[in-house]
Amino acid sequence: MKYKIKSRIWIEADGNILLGEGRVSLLKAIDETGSLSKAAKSLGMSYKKAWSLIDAVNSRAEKPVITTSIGGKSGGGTELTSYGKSLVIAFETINENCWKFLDKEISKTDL
Amino acid sequence: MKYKIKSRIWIEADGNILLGEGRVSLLKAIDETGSLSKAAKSLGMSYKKAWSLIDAVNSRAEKPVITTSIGGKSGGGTELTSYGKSLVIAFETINENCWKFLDKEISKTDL
DNA sequence: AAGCGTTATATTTGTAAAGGTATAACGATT
DNA sequence: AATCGTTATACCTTTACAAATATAACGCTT
Repeated sequence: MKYKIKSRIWIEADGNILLGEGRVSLLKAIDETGSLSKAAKSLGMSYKKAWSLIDAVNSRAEKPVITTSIGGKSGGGTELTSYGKSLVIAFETINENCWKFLDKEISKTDL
Repeated sequence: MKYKIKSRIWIEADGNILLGEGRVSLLKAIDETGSLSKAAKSLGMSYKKAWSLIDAVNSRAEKPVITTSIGGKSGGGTELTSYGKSLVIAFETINENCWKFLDKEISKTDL
């Protein structure tokens, strides 16, 4: 088999993208670092881009995905809500299942 | 369920994209019209873009996907080979199966 | 040999997306 | 009240991609 099959999935809410691979990895980085700026840095992404991605996610999700605080001892921070965590887990498991499914599908063909 | 799950699949050969949705619909239009320029026009796509897409497909596929002729009574033309047809069919059936699979997957969650 | 519609390709132009920079606000700590 | 690291947002620049334009070659047909 010379050919490989690839895929990208995403979740939409009212026609707008809610979650894709990039946003999920950003949410995961937020969960690990407790900060949007640190998360962005860890992914080599500008803070601005990270912020606009998170803004889109938060404005379209049914429930808050993150909580933010400004000021304070550490300057502030961003944390993933438990709802956000469940979104991340659902996305990643479906994504992995999709890959397996597609590999099976293409192995059925005679390409 | 407020959320919808979407996907795009594509087939790669040695890390390069061989076939995606856009290329498949172009191949189908070629099969219907017998001409690359007519196919491009029917899809509202510039000839140049259509040609470069087809060029990429043809240079990466294991076997020729189209045959072209220049000059002649109708000016020339482009036709889909039977191998090209089998590629199109394989892609479309896998794509539809993928959509169904994903709908099932997301309905399992409690998002 | 002139004309036609097509394939094939280079060059330029225009536009939308991404990126960089700057700045304000915030609140605990010192 | 000055400092610090963070969130939040505006503005400008750059860059990558799409689109438009131009041109050549080809081979039936007339």
